[in-house]
Amino acid sequence: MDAQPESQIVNAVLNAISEQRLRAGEKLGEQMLSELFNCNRANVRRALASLAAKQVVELRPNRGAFVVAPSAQEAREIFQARRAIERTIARQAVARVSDSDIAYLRANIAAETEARLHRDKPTELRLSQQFHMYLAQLSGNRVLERFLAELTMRSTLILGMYPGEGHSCSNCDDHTGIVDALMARDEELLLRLTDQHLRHLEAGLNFDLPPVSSISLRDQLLGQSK
Amino acid sequence: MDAQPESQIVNAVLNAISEQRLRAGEKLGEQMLSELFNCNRANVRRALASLAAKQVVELRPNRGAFVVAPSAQEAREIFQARRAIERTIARQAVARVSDSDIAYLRANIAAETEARLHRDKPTELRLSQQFHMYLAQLSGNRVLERFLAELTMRSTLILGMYPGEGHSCSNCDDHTGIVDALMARDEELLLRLTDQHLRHLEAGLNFDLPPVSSISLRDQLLGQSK
DNA sequence: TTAACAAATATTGTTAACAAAGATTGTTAT
DNA sequence: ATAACAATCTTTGTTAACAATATTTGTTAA
Repeated sequence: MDAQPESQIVNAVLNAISEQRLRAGEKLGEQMLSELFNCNRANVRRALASLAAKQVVELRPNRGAFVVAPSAQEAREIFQARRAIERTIARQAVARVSDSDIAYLRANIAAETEARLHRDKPTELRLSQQFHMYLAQLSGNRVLERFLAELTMRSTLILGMYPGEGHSCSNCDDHTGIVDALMARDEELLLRLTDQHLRHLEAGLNFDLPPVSSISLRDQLLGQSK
Repeated sequence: MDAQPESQIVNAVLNAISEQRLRAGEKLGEQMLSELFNCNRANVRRALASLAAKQVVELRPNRGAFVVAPSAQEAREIFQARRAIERTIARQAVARVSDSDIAYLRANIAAETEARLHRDKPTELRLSQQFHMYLAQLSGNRVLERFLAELTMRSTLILGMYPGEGHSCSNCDDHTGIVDALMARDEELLLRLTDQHLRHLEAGLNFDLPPVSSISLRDQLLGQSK
């Protein structure tokens, strides 16, 4: 295992965000992290700086580190960037995809469907992100892969901040269509479906009303406020 | 002015790379930087971490910080990413460009032409980068703008590592064509020219032979080895 | 009871000293 | 003269103490 405290912290935070255990706006105190990972503050600060560079946390001077809370405008920019990047990723992927890749992707979709049936939102979110990142790996372009990693991470935060109705239902269907197009090597269709899928996600967001109160504490103290 | 030592160092390094005063592979020692900017090493290390996050320097454990030296493969990935991103930027820009923007861009091209006549390579490189970054700002998408800043910075390093014949001659012509298309609001033409321009740049690279020796020292000791 | 102020507490930022690792230089033996 | 080894020096990494800044808590007066 990687015992380096810095990457340990970074990975833990990224995983927590992927599964929405960490929400937008939450504070990441230095002492808390240094105690949690048994390391000194220097390591914690490096980790937080690294996360800040990935645009996942925001460093406010003399205040500390907070999970970023993208505005509606930023959210639109992020999805526009995703369309630009995933378009090129798709074009590369369709030229490189193998049968085993198709099998992996179908298994991923099945697992996500399963998770949705079990109301296991964290797993569902993680698998959906993995679907996109697998295609990014498949593209063979590490630069685009890194960019997309940043964007999917923030997309998850956005989904948590502006939750619309169940876009998750259409998610697996979209993914299925994408894999079908990949298998058929139909580039034109693939690009159209990829673009559409991202627009679906964005359209499902609800930017009205919820100005992000301290939801987590409320829930923890008062139980599920369904 | 921004007296924060950290951003001061970051900007100084980025500017130096933009004008090829700093070349790929060069070492950035902590003591040297802390003396140069009159600050303690903690600030230097934050700055280096920040530059590493921008993929502009590489942090080798127990060795220090070095300006990155992209491989041929990475260079191709970087230009592919640029095509993906600048395509979307161009589409946004054509919808938002104003007359004063056109004027600015034409002035930029004139200045770059002037710099080339004066054999002022640093200025030429900086202006060419500014041209692309101005369009990025024009797009109104800060995410894409940040991504492109990273890519143009590394592109400059790549141009210094794999210098082909004078692609610079075609550079201003390409830019002129792009501005003309912008002014005419001809999106289709604009996208074609933008893509072509980036392919020109990439095609002008020479990946053979020069395995990057310590050129700077040679030149300094033996004079210009023309 | 609420609002404003003050004290106490906790958190972040800075600094310097020390430890560890790497690079360089000098020496010696073949 | 060259190669291997050893000592020295330089550079990076870690740690802890201290200073500066926010936040919280408590008190008092309206």
